Amino acid sequence: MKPSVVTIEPNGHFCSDCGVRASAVCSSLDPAELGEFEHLGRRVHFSSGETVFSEEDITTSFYNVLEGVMRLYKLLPDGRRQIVGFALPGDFLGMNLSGRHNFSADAIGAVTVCQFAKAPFGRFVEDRPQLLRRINELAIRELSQARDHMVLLGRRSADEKVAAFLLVWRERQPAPKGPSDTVPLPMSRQDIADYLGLTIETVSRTFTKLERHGAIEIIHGGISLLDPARVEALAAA
Amino acid sequence: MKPSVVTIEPNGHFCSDCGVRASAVCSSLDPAELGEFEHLGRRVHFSSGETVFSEEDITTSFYNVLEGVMRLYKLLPDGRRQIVGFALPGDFLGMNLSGRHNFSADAIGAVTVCQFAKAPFGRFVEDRPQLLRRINELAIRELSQARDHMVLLGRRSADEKVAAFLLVWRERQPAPKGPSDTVPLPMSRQDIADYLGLTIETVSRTFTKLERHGAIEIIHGGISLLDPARVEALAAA
DNA sequence: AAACGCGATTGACCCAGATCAATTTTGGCA
DNA sequence: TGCCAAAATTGATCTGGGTCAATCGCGTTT
Repeated sequence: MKPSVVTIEPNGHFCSDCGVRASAVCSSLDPAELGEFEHLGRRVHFSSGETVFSEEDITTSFYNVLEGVMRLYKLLPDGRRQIVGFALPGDFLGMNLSGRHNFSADAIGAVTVCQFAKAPFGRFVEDRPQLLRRINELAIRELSQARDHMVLLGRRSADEKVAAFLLVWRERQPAPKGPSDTVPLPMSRQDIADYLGLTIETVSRTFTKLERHGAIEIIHGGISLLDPARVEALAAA
Repeated sequence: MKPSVVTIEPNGHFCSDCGVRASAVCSSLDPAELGEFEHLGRRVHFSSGETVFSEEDITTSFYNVLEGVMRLYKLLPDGRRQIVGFALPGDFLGMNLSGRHNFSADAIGAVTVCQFAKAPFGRFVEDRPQLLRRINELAIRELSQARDHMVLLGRRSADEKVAAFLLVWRERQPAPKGPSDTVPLPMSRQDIADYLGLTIETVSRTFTKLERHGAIEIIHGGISLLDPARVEALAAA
């Protein structure tokens, strides 16, 4: 799953009609600043399974996710993997203090990112405190999510983990028309297991059990919540 | 363990000779700014077991830890607890997006904090981007620690968790004279268990096992690393 | 349409760590 | 100094989820 071919579009795109304009870091910029900002980033496409950056790589760029889903993970020397999060459109990646990425990121399905070279981006932020504040907000949101996930990893049962995962994931989906009870799951069972601190077999068995009990239906590419209240009760427990 | 008596010192202290001056948020302020800053915070003492703030409380203050250790934790409805971190001098607490604390914090032993009312502090940060940058740095450091901890919670065995905990905790101690092999543990076994996602019995048994193997010695108020290399090997695994 | 490959599911069994239950040790405090 | 309560340790037993091993389902290739 190493990157093979990467498509770069030097320009031809405008921040003003970018899909994440309202939610990403750039939401802190006014139209005038946006014009300048536009020159800093370039759209880059990754196809399914490609690695955008790896843990321990020197950080040369920051990334703004525009389209698709990415898995963010850390590996132990013996190959055990923990997925520390999934990145969705609007998420901002690459901030660190060490000068190196502290996790790896790869594309789940096709992904488009807006890539910024570290130095010019740093200079741009320098005299734009609102942008810095926006970056800080995103970091604080991530931190809160990270703490929630620690509770899940350290103190919840397999059933609770899976149920909570479905609900959190549903919540993160852009609501097309009301809160849908269909939860698309673009990632593999292995990804879900590595996110929840379980094995693939336990994830599969838990889905099957929930389906037998009538709480969910396993559909192609996702899960349908037949009885959301039941799933919520399981997750809260 | 609810707060009973809290000692407040209206002033009589100066930022310039504060113990965390060099490492905390205030390290980003020059001497002139420090004079102003001094009026914003007040020193507050908490004694062992007192709660500084609780999850879901409306955030009215930020806190800069000056002395002592705090446990930061979240509770599930049924009482299960996950400690999401320990706060040491120099740590900054209270940032959030929701307006409410997203975890609880209480003192382990005597604690001194520098407390800032939210609004005045917010105004002060407003026109001081270096302070905002410093706050952001601390948040990013926390985030990195949180991700490391997710790996520990989701993918490491009990032995690895305990060994890694000892090493990380040793690393966080202020080195008085060279890296000491004595690790002070001011928190209870229950705290350690709730931090590592284990039970108190497993933590106790693991310590005993490490001691029998000659890797550590259990001493009053902490652990002595008799064979640090052995402990490191266990933690890396 | 047969053969392939790969992710997902299912079954049988096992074990690390939880649970339940005593002690033992420690730290105030009268 | 002795007493009490809380914390820590230790032992016996149990079990949720891991491990190992087929098998299934399904989209691709030829």
